Amino acid sequence: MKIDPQSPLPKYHQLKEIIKESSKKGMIKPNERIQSESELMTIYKISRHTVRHAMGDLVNEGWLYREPGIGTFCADRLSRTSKKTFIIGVISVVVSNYIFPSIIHGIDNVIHPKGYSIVLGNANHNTEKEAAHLQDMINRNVDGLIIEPTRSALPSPNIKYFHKLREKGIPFVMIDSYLDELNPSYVCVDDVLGGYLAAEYLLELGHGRISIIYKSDHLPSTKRFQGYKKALKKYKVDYSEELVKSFVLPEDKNPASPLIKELFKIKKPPTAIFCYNDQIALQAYKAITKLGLKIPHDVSLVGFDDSDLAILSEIPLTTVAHPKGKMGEKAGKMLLQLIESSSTSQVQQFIYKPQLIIRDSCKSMC
Amino acid sequence: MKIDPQSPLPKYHQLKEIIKESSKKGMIKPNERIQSESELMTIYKISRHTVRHAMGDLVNEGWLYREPGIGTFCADRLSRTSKKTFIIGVISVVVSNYIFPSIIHGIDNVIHPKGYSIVLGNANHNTEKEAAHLQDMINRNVDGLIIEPTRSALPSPNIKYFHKLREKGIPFVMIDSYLDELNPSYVCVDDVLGGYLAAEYLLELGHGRISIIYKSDHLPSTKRFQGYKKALKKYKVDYSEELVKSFVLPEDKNPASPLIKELFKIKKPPTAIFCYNDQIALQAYKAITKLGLKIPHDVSLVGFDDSDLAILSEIPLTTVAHPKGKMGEKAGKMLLQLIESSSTSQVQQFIYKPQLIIRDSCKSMC
DNA sequence: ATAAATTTGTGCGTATGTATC
DNA sequence: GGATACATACGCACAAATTTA
Repeated sequence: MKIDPQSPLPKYHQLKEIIKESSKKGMIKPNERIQSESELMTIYKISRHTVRHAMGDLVNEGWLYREPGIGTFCADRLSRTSKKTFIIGVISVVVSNYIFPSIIHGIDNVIHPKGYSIVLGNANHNTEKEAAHLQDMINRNVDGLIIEPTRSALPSPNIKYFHKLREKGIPFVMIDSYLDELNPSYVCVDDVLGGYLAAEYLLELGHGRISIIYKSDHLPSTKRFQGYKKALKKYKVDYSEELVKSFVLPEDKNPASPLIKELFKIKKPPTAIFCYNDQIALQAYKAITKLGLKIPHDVSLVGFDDSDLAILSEIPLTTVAHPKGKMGEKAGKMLLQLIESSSTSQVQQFIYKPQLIIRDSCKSMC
Repeated sequence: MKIDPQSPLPKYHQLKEIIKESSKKGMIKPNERIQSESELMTIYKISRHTVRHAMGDLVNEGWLYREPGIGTFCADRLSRTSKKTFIIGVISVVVSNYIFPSIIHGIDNVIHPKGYSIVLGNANHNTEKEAAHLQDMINRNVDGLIIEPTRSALPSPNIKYFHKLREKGIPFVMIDSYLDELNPSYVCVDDVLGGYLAAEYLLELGHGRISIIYKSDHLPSTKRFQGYKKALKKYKVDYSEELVKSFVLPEDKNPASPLIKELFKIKKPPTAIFCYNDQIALQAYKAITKLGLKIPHDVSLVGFDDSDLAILSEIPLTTVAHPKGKMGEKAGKMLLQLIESSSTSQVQQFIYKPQLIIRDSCKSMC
């Protein structure tokens, strides 16, 4: 292993990783002396200052200890593991959202038996609040973090906090959505496929004018939109801008209602609508019935997530299954593995294949 | 204060002490910017490197944090000034319940600005799990606890944990429900009144056979039942056992469906049904429509809580308002007061007066 | 026992990069 | 773009602790 001066990672950081790796892999054992500062200087062709920076950090993080006049030694594992707080941070966009409580439930199911507890952070659609919670989690020395990133379809202003987490060796798992540039561990649904399945189903039923309502700052939502476009292309149905509606408002402000009104003002209104989640689908449902139209007779409707809402509505909603609790459990398990392996570099990614759940909100046009 | 080059203590060590002292004495406050590195260089006539050495140590020890391009700041909490953990435990019956997420949201709104975070515990309708979480919260040294007690209508096997909390001086607030024998601080709804209002409304509409579905191990639910009986008595309507249905299953198992079937098998079925919450009301709604009956034409329906479900359902549900988020905020404020006053004996109790919200799920019989 | 060599600790000077305002 | 503040990195010197010749 060598140090690359061209790497975006600072040299001292690279050296830290090299030492940590050789400690993890047992190449250097507890209380064994490692190379002296001057040896490391010549081996890696870096200055004494840089060597000391790296080693100083590792001493603070409990990987090494120094003895003046003698050398630097590998610390035993205990000094590291005993620093655990047994707290796992969970930051979500809206804790009171209809889906996230189930995810939290799933996470708790997995981590509580292992002695961990959840510290909750609620970003509330606000990247600044998200930043505050991230800093807070770092200050609290959480053992790991599960986060549903806020406004994931836009460039995140909070990237630096994730770098901080990595520097500190705090593993994190993104859930439901992820920031690609970080190449993080994550658990997600194949949203493109989900959107495709929903649109394909409507196309197979003979619908030619299929509308979509999605949230433009939400990555899964935009992926569902991609899937929708993919299906239209496959079935050679024209893509029409006027049938595509998006919003950025939080769901609890009922963004669907005005969009539905717009959709039914156009000359050839849609015969089917795909909503990126069930909450919006039910808002659409209400707005559509207010216009005097009936579901599925006049308009077919497909949601996403298979939430409780989908079953509780008057006409059970055709929707796409979301693993919810299972996804929480998976993220919890993944994080526990990352914590226990204490390897910062490891990346795990898991993508659920969604399934269409056919109920009664769609009609065949044939 | 100055740095003495003759001192046996290293300069960086002296600077650390100076900064720590001014932090302890409150001369620099949390999140306040301290002098820049170059300022400290000139003030104390030491090199940049020495300043960075001192400040780097203090960052590692949790006294300071740095923001590139902005400055170095005094860290809050995480230390020395007190033994506070700035963690508030929240234990609920079901975190994924439709109401509790809003309550958590409300709690978070109040406590997060004060630097506290929520550690979540999910009892999942299980008193043993509740016990495990209570012990866990005690072990974690939470600064306070907010709890929705599980199976609150039954004698609690977990009383001893609340005594432990009191012994340890950890204040707690019960929410939505409470264990009377403890004479605890709590925030609740006047459930008897709520049940009374719901039943009174149906009675005023001319209904003579009013059924109730409630959860028998849940204190608020049984109080709503009491209010129902009170109203019947007041209006001199006979109380009929066959119209009263209760269950203990968690709501997500759809306990309402079989009960509705039973209700409509009896000779004179009810013309109105009061369900102790909206979730059950919507399950009832579905079961009723499955029987070929229409709401409100054939059966009137009243729920409780005014959840999102009440508005999203096909026929907007008449229900009783529950403060939800506001209640969470109130409980948070109350707990913060108890923490700050650090008086164990103080008891605060707050009872919201519920209001009936009339929508379209009830019909007048007159 | 002493001196020399090694190793870590403290400290200064300088330069360049990057983030923020 | 310029000023400011922190981040990384190189070089040098000397001190203190320890080991070894």
